[in-house]
Amino acid sequence: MARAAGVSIKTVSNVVNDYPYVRASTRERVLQAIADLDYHPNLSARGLRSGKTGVIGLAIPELRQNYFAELADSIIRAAGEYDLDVLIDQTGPTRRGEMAVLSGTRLRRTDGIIFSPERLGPEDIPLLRVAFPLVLLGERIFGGPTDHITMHNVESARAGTEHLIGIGRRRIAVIGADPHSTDATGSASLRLRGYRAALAAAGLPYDPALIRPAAPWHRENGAAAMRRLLEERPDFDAAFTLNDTLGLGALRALGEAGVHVPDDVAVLGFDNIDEDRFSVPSLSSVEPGREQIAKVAVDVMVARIKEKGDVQPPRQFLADYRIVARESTGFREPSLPSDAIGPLRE
Amino acid sequence: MARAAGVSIKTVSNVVNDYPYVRASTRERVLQAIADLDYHPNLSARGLRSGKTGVIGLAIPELRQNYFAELADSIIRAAGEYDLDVLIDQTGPTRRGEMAVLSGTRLRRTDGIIFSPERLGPEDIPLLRVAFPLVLLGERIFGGPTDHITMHNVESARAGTEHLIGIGRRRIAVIGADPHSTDATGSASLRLRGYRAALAAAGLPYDPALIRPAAPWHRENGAAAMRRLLEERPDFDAAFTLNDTLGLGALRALGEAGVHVPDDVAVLGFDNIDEDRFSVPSLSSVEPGREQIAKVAVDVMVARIKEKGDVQPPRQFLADYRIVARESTGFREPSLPSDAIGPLRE
DNA sequence: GTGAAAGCGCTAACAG
DNA sequence: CTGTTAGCGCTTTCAC
Repeated sequence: MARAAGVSIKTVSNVVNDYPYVRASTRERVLQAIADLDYHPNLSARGLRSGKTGVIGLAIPELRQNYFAELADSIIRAAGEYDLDVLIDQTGPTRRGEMAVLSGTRLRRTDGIIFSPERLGPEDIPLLRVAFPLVLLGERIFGGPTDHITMHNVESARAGTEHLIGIGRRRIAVIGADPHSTDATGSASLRLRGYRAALAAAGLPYDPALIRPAAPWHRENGAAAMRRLLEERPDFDAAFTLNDTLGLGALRALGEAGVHVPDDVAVLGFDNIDEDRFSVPSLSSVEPGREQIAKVAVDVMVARIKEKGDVQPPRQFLADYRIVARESTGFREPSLPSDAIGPLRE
Repeated sequence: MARAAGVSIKTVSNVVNDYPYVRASTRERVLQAIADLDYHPNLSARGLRSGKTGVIGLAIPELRQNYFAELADSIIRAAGEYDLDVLIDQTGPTRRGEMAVLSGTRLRRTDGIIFSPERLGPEDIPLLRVAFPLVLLGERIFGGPTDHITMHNVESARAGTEHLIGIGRRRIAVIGADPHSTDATGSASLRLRGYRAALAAAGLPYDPALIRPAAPWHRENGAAAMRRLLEERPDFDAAFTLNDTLGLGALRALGEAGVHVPDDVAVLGFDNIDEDRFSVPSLSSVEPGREQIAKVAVDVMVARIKEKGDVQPPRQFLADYRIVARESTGFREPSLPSDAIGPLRE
């Protein structure tokens, strides 16, 4: 310990913690000793004393889904701004895995958890009353007791559908939603609602036979759904796949079937993952504001961690979205520069 | 604290730590109290006392490179078997970022670091003498003082090249290596060496003009390198891209140019990422044994963390590889089931 | 401005 | 088998 070594005693702590009332010369001396001895404060001890770990948890379904890898990347960068480390928990594709996050048995060494659930729904709101700061991502659970960062699912899906209508498509299939689902809050339902709104506004009929479930939203399921669609009802001229991996799988199936994209069938995805720009053809997509979401999630988390006794009411944020038109809907370049990211609306 | 609550005193610690000499009835009582009170040991306190954090660090260039996301996924799963959490540090594309890992200033709350460097080389061996358990992934640094899990870069690249030769290709381009590089230990150099060995064994000439650098190994750089190749020397019938993202970029460029894969040009990648199965055409690849690598890396790390005074000499492991033939080299199905993963050779 | 002392919750060493 | 005691290294009063 630098105490004896330097010269002074636990003024070290003051210096390390930027306590202002330390004489400049003393501070200087301590800093020098710290450097000389290559001293590093013991973080476990600090954690024990302060009750904080300096780590936030990120609970996502799976890192190998590109969207979540990109989200994790963004969250880690955002957390780094606050000198926070990020512990990643993969909940897997089950409700059980997601409930485990809320039980507090996982991700114990964290000051709070940023959680992107895929299975939990409004019926799980009681579970959200947890003893640690919890920031929810996505839109499965509205009106809960936690902070919540969400996307414009309905509006952006509507805009996406309008993009397809705008290039002359009239029979637009949807892959990734169950037309008979009773779930009203999942991303699938919300995006489907946006789709229907666009159809209605354009005076186009809604045909449930064009709506195809595919879960989880993996490439293989997008490919499988598209194959079935092609077999059963080849009379569609566009597909709105509710995420990009579904869309990439669908492109694959269309390619195998010799269907030309976008001439025969246009395809629009959702998430705007890196890969979209390099598929053949490149995949048009809805950019949901991932960078913003990550940044705001971390900001909100930090505020909650700092919070003393006076607990603020839960807040909700909505990220900006935009449509990125590429070859799969007949364009060559993104319609907007990819760094067009503004502040988040509350 | 459950002490007062239950009935007994710090027998709790014994119970929690599975100390064997506790009467069954006592243990039972304590366990009950723990459950009743929803007691959780304070991990910071335990960490302070034991000197361990229960967390391992994973330092990789970037999570949004699919290979590293999949690697992180595998490492997190493997670490979960030991109840270890994983903290991810993204070093970025710079030497500086990688050196920061070794300086010990990052990833401080961990018991050890699994590190996959991309920039460091043999000249950095002195830096590897660090005060914490360090397990190296990849092959940039041989003969260092740390445990090291590596791939059969030379052999697998040779086998991959032989695969291309086996389907009748004679002028095989390489994307991702600099023919004039003096680096002898990077993945690129090693894989290039395997390529040359295969050429030599088949009596084929080596043409440096077919070897194209592309760094970092991102899709856009694979696409750019392929475009240049097509402009400058269209007389090649195959491309061995030194990772899959380069390969996917190359497929994209070939598609744009109207070159048919595999009839005109066959393409082989490296890493066997999930995406390979869904590109159009699907991408043949070298499977480098990622699952094995992750599992062994964690096993070795755990052994190092447990190690007392008697330090074992550093160990080196080699993962198994295999060629997965898909459409880009004229096949339809993987040549081997993807779960054919054996034990790791030392 | 700086020093002394207490204690965060746990584990380990030692008695009993 | 179980209780007592002493720190792990830090932050935080509270004196001086």
